[in-house]
Amino acid sequence: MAHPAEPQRFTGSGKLRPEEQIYQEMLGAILDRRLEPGMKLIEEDLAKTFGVSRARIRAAFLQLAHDKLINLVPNRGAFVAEPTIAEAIEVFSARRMIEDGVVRKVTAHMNDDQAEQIRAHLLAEHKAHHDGDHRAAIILSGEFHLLLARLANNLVIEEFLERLILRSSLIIAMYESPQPADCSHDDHDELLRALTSGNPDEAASCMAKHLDNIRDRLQLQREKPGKTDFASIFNRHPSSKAG
Amino acid sequence: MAHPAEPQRFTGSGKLRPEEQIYQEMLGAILDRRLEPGMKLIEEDLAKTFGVSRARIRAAFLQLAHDKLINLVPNRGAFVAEPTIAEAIEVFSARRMIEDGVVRKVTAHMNDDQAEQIRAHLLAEHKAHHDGDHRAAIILSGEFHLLLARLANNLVIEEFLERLILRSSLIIAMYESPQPADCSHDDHDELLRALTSGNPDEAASCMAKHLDNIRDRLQLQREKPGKTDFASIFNRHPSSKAG
DNA sequence: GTTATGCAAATCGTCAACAATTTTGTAAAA
DNA sequence: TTTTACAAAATTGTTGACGATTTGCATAAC
Repeated sequence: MAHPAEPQRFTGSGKLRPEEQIYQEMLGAILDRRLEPGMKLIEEDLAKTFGVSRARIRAAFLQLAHDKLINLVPNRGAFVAEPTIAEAIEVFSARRMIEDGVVRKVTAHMNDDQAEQIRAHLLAEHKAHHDGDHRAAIILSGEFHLLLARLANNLVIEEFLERLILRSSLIIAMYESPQPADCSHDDHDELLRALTSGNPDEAASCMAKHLDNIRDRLQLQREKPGKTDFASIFNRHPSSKAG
Repeated sequence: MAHPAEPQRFTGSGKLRPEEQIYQEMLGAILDRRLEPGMKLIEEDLAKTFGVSRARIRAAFLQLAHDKLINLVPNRGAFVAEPTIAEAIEVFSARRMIEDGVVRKVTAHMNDDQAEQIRAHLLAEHKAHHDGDHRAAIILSGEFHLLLARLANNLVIEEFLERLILRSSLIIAMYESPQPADCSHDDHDELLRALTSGNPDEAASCMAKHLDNIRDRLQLQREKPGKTDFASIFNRHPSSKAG
């Protein structure tokens, strides 16, 4: 029950393939930081762990690489992605662009049933927060945005935003401040108000502020040392010869 | 020289893998309609054609499926995608959303060098149109939008839009009107004017109109019968027994 | 004449072994 | 002591073969 609200993942024409299982497992491990950024993913070890052949692992790698959650280096192997600061900024900038359009569309077509769906989701978010279930709160927080995309009634946008939200989760896990300060759910409450106000401009600016909040709460001042913390090593051990 | 301006494709961390070759070949064939929508893609045949093993073909399939250019059906195989009307509409709707943000950003930060890049591209477009090179015109037309995305200076958006433009190309190839009426380059001229006007709203509405133009020029009235034209069969041959 | 059943061909799914590459470790030479 | 060269180990890349599933066809039953 580590993932109380794991989204169903589909590929292509909407079939749920057995290899999705492995994709999901690895996805969860990366997002939970059981697999740390920069960590090497050895095909054979994973194959033995999951009790499948390397070919299956390889296919899962291709998916994860496509979502930018791992890096594939020819003849070197697969590594858990270490999103840079620049990447993090671009992801949130992209989300601002996309979700601006999403909330405008949703606001324009909002009806009672949709508002109720959002309210129900917010209830779940508040519960997770109240229970102190940080992991669930992060997942539900992402799914809030995904719900909005779904209400915008455009599968293309929905799928793209899903990947972007996954990527955001990795970024957040990597750069989050020591103190949670997880006030996302408050932003989401305000967002609901704006969405039901019938004013697209207000909803859009509300979403923009929300995304900026998330980004600004991150510690994007300096690069985080990954598992291979070359940067910090280079800073602390300047070459005595070259210097 | 069938593809005068084929874009470089990268995956993951930016390496150009040999299997990209195969991806590109198949991509070109699909976009040129040498591979028709609905056509079955047999792994072994393709493997022999390209002189590689099935595993390589399989990896290329995964990529193409991710871009929604083919459909992967378990235990059945791979088929060239047959985008439905609903899908086509959603793709252009998504592009309206994304490119709205793109042109606003580009307009706000436009400088002389960027304007010059656009002008140079338009020159190439006009030349292709003047030479009657329809295929080149379509490719360049797509790359115009990609150039704008690049000028927006956001890799995330750029990559997403690239996929969306590829998908649009398939849709256009599938649903285009008999008479070319390829006045895209005129729209692009106007777009340049709007982009350099310094007025983001004007640029955005110009882009919206342009995308609507493309969509409206398509024949999206009824489903095209693909290779497997179930829809038309079901409409034309109602069961004499059940009736 | 139509429907049902079973067989054969084709194709996909999976795997385990082999080859190529990279990395690591060791030792010799400057 | 540092650098270089070489060998061994680990890991990825690739292939061909085997089993499972689906499809098409022929035959038989109704």
